[in-house]
Order: sequence, then C-alpha cells, then structure tokens
Amino acid sequence: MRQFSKKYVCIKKDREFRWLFKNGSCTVTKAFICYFRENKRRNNRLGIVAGKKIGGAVQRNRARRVIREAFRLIEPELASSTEKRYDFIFVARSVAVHMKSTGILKLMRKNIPGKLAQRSDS
RNA sequence: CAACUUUAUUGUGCGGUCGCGGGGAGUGAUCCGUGAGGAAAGUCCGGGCAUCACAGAGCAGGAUAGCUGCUAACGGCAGCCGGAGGCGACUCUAGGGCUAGUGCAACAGAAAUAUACCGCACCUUUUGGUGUAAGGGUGGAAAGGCGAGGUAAGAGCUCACCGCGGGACGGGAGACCGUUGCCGCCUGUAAACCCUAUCCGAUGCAACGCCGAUUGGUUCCGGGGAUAGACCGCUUGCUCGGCGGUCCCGGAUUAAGGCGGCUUGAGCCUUUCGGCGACGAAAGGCAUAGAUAGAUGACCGCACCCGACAGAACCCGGCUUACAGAUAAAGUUGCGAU
RNA sequence: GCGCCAAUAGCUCAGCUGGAUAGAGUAUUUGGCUACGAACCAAAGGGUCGGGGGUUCGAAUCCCUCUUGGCGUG
Repeated sequence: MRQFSKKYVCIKKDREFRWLFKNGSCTVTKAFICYFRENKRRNNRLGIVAGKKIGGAVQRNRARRVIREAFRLIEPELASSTEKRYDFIFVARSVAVHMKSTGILKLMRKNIPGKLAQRSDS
C-alpha cells in the first residue's frame, strides 16, 4: 500500500484513510475507484492510493501523477459548482498506468459531479 | 561481402504553455536557475560514517583459496601460470592439501582398498590343495598403459617407450616450466568432517545528536498539603499501633512532533608523465537531486526507426540480474576481386 | 529503507543435518460394509521436489544465482 497527495490539500494519516474507506461513498470506473465524503474544511482534500498490485515504482508513480493531474484540472470546477467541500481518495487500478491524464479527466467529469449531487440530495 | 569474437559509448531530441520538489533574489506580487539511473534494482560482498563494547592473547564460529600486483578495502579488477573448449580471433575455469588423520562409496560384481567366481598351470585324485592376476564379466573406479623377454602358468619379475608421483639439477619475482644414467606405481570424494595459510568485535541513518508544551505514560528527586475517614504496600499469621504512599507545585526521564545527520566525495572531465595492464602522480577546469506518504506530469508543434529495462531515500567501490535499438574501435575465419 | 525466513502430491506437512527408496495425513477414484447415506475397512491414481547452472559415479539434500511469497523493525 502506498499513499500520496499534494502538500496543502492532502490526506496523510492512516486513520483518515481507514475512516473514508469505511464511511465514504464510492464510485468505480475502469481506471480508478473513488471514495469521497463531505468535510468541514475550506478546501477539497485529495489522497491517492497506488497499491503494489499495479506494478513497480515506475508504474505506481505514473498512476499517481496522472490522477493528480486530472484532479488538479477538475478541482476548480467542483469548488465553483458547490459550496460544500469534500475529501477524496482515489485508488488506482492497473489500467490507469496506460491512460493519459485527459482520459482520466473525462472519466472524472462523467462520474463525480453526479455522485456528489446524489449524495447531497439523499 | 558473409559468418562471428571482444571492448567501449549512447539510451529520443528541440521549442512553447500550465503544474510539482530544493536552492537563490525580493517587503510583496513574482522572477532566476536547477531537479533520477546504467543498472537508481537484487541486497550478494567490501569500505566510509555513527553508537555501544574493548589490556593482550587464545578457543569457538564465519569467510576466502594458483601466483604476482592494484586498491581505503574486497569474495573485485589487471597481468601471468595450469586445465577445458573452439579451424581461429577468443572464451570458460571455487584452481591449496585425501603422500597428515577420520568418514563415505547404494545397486551390480567373486572382490571396493581389498580379493579369487569362471579361467590358466602344477600336485593329488574325481574331489580338493597350491601358485597366479594374462583373459572373461560388473562398475564411475579393479594395483599405470603397451610390446618383448621370462615362466609349469603368470605377474614391473626384468627391459624398451609412454604416463603419473617424489628426489636432484637448471631457469623464473612466483605460480610453474625444462632435464634426468636415481627411487617408486599410490582408487575417488575435501561445494564430507578436517588440515594449512590469510582475514573478521557487534549493530546499523528506522544508526546517532539536539530541541520540545496548555498533553499522556513511567520511575526517581526536592518542596508543600493531608494525616478526620477510606484504600494500597511494609512491619511475622491475625488484631491494635507505627511508617510510607494517594492530592498540588517544580525538576529529571520518555512517546507522538520538529531540526540536524543530508550531500564536496576514495567526486567528475581534459592533458602530460610512469606502468604490458589494473592503477598511480602532476597540472588545469567543473559544481552536478536531497525529498520525508516522498518531487519530472499534461497539452501543442517539428523530425525519425515512434522510444527497452526501469525511479535516488546516508554515501562510495564492485558483483549479479533486466534491457528495444543505435554507434564506434580492434580482430578472426571463409568466399570473391585486384 | 534496513534486517531475516520459506518454497516438496489438489491441501497441510515430514524427508535435507549425515547424498543412492520421494513418505504421512487429508482430499479424489474404485471396491467392500448398509435398505440408502455418513463413519469404517481395503486398494489405486496423483510429484519438472519453485526456475537455471555447478560439484559428484549419483543432488529434494551440498554450492552459486534468479523468481515468487512471508515475517520483524519507527
């Protein structure tokens, strides 16, 4: 298990990861599995998990970078569309290694906003 | 030209926009410059560095194993010697000692470090005895091989040649090589125990050093409070009595956390000199990651063969393993041409 | 990152020290027992001993190397 995220909007602690896996909602695509839950902070927070399953260090780094880049692009859209802020954890799957970040971004646009809306309705 | 052998280098490149780590400049917005590998890998060896231990020596345990050198050191490298393979360039080689001792050698075979089954010969006699190791067969291995002499039949029993071992002599720095009118013929296995020679203290940056409060734990010290009652420990088993503790404050210690260690080091490049070479010496030049859940991605343009294996985590020297291709040098063999 | 183990039948393990037959339990299949099953009894099949190389007459075992799992350590 390997965890990563950016400095000022990161999820670091092991217990936070566990908490999200247990209590968060999730959505699944071919490239990643996304867990998310509303938080009470000012920022959206990000955590990425790239397990040993998907390959060596090169493959894991690649997956992390691609997901992080895609999240960087979609984050302003999420922030502007709703007042609420969320914690996200992306678990990389082996397909993500061979994808471009634009491909991941499309998957995120397609899946995430809808799911967020669903949760806030219910 | 074809088929090879060896060695070395390289590992998409350039420009633009956004994004990330470290550094520098600035009050600041921001700007400048920099940012993974030959294996960064496996963690198989050797060091540096750090803490602990340590008078010296020995035993035990581990490692290495032709020689001479190189080196901080090595199980690495260079050159040479011996052995094996190849027409050759060349490649591979744990390569000390079973003639120090002990152990092991299944099955087969008469017999496995010793012997006599079938044979062969002689003597007795119809069955044994004696002498043999030519031949047969077994096995990885059967008292060196082969020929002649010799003999009842045979045998290094004797002789010539060859092989191996020892001694002597000569050459070499040494491993070794050569000669020999001398002495011998000894199974294999030490990646079996072991012997000989040389080397080795242990643990590893999650080492180690420093900082650290309104927090928690632990034990100790100092001061104060309480000793009405309760509880715990000690005081011999019980009762009484006694002593210490509980609560508060301060200090020490430790854990989460932060900083250092953290990149200038046996450094890299060029030239000259010494050396067959590994390498060493001198001169000149270069600044080249330092993260701490862990930094390199996305998009656009151009070119081509459309880019392999793959990501630093204290640092070096090697080894081993993975690797699409591209380039250069030296050399061998074969064919053809001149 | 550092330190250290293991790999043998479908599954769980022994054999490795000290070299020459790969074995046990379980599972599978067949037969018996039973009215039928379970249990029990008897038998059978099933092994590149993780891969490669070396030492040896001979390697699951000894040596080297690679691969795959697992453990410890803040």
